[in-house]
Amino acid sequence: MSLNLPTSFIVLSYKYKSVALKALREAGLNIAPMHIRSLHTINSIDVCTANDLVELMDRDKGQIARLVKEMIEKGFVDRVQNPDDKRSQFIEITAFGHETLKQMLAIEAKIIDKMRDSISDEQVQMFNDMAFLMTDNLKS
Amino acid sequence: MSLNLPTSFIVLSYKYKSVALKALREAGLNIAPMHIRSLHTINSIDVCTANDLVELMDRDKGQIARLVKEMIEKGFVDRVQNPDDKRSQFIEITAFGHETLKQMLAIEAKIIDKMRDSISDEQVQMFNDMAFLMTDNLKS
DNA sequence: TCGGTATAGTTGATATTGTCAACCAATTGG
DNA sequence: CCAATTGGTTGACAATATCAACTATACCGA
Repeated sequence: MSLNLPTSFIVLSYKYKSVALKALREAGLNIAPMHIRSLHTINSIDVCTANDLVELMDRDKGQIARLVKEMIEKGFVDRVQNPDDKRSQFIEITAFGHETLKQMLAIEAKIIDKMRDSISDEQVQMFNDMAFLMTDNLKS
Repeated sequence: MSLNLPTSFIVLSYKYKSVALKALREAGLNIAPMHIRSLHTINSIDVCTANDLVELMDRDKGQIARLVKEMIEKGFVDRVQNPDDKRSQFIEITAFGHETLKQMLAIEAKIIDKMRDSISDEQVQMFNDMAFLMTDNLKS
């Protein structure tokens, strides 16, 4: 039983990603999956450096460097100097980025609603908590 | 609250994949992530066609066609004629594929154990059920 | 049984994402 | 002050994903 654990959430995440991407495309939002994920991640914390993205998204730093560059080109984010460390910069969401994010959230909310059909708030909460706990258990 | 739902399982699946891949590499198993996933999927059902993989893994059929070809080249699987339909073939795991799968399962079991530390069987069961239910809700 | 449509799979072309290592500049800790 | 670490960039390349065109077989209704 325990062995099909990874299957369950991996299949779910593939499915969710494809459904969400399709909905975003249909709504006219042309944004790469990783840019979507990055925007959410940047938005989830106060201040965000490239290194924060590396850790929160568990991706290679080279990949993140390029991702940030692309997102700047697309106008989603900007870089501002980190006064405390000349090596790093803060990645900030632009007005356009916020607008895009807002549209994304609205579309995603509908999908999430559909996804959690017949599942109670308490259960969703538990599911989330467990997912975060399991992620944490995998660290170190 | 509901909005961070996708985050929770997506982050978990990225984390799980990277941890599992690293463990497999350290154990000397050199197998691509998608081949791992395919082997598990093929193994999870009696008879498996390319189309079953397309549906179960929610991937493009072109991608699956190439994946199967690569897996045959690596010796993990073979193709045998489907007597009921000349268009399709059954994808069967070879002895080598089964041996690899066995090793994979042993390594993954350890990671899963670690991941579900402090989480009861009932909770894991619930988590799985919810994940499958949510995946299902996303269909149609 | 013929013809149209759907299904299973392959292939080409291309985009996106991921990995690994070398590298530079700034920071930190003795 | 110097060695080691950290934050980030870049090159080269591998793995995955997407989309459309195409072949062959199967299915279904008139």
